Amino acid sequence: MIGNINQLLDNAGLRKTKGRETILQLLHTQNRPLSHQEIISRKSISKYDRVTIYRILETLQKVGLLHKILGSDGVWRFCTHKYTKRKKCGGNHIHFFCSECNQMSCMPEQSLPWINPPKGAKIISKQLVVHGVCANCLNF
Amino acid sequence: MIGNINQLLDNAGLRKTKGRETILQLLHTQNRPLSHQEIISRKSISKYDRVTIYRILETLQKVGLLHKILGSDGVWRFCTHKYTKRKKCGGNHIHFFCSECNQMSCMPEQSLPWINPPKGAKIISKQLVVHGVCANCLNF
DNA sequence: TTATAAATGCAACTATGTTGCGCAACTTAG
DNA sequence: CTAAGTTGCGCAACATAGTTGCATTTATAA
Repeated sequence: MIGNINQLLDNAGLRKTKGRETILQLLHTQNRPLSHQEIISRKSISKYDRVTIYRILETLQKVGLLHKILGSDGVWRFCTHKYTKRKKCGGNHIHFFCSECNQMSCMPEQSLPWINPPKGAKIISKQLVVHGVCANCLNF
Repeated sequence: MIGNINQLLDNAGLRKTKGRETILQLLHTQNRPLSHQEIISRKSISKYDRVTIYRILETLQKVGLLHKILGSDGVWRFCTHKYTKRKKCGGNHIHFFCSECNQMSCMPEQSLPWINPPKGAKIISKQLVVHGVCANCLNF
């Protein structure tokens, strides 16, 4: 797995550092978008500087190894693209945000609708965030 | 028009204050979602305290006179519901966010798709924000 | 192994938004 | 009309997410 992740960094033309590996590893196993806060509060990552984490997330996202989604609390969440052949994920799906536990999850079955751009405008990306209360929180 | 707006406040059970009237008036004439910053930089509003504006926006939104949308910059935008009989708007449409001029606009023709909620979850609201570059900014 | 380019750590800063509290203004009961 | 209660406003302080500049360290290529 780590080998796999190192290869990802390599393919992206990025240096392999412990921080990047750990973050990619974490996000990959979590399989849901995590905020900077959620990431840095992990034991394996808390030793790194805040700024370093921000920069790692930005870097990984720029080369396409992560995608990011804005929660209804105004905080960005980061999620790995799946990179197996079977399950490829460009982040191009709907996300659910629970305002009780502040956790975001993916709804990969439902993809985003086609959007007719405003006249003369160029569309770069689109985000559909569904805000509500997750099953866990509904049952306390 | 002002009469109309006063009536709105009245119907909502809110006191009629100059600040609320002015903000409602502004948002109504703009017809696109404005950020706190865009609102307070208007001459007619800049005399009010930051916090007062935040509170007015929150209040108006709670009673349903405004709806709010999060831009791709993490900043909330506020927009009046249309209240004429002909054009009613619950904010239930797609929004476009230009990352050049940071302006948000409504795409009222296109409504949000039906979403199948995650198992056991309760959906409260949904926001589809399309991020790109508007016609104006594309032509410099 | 060493030079260099990139990554990290640290401090300071910016911006959005919130909270607490005193005062002012409006509303309503008498 | 006045007093009392409620609501809104202004100010100061705070909280949190995210950014920038610069010195130091580390990964990589020669």
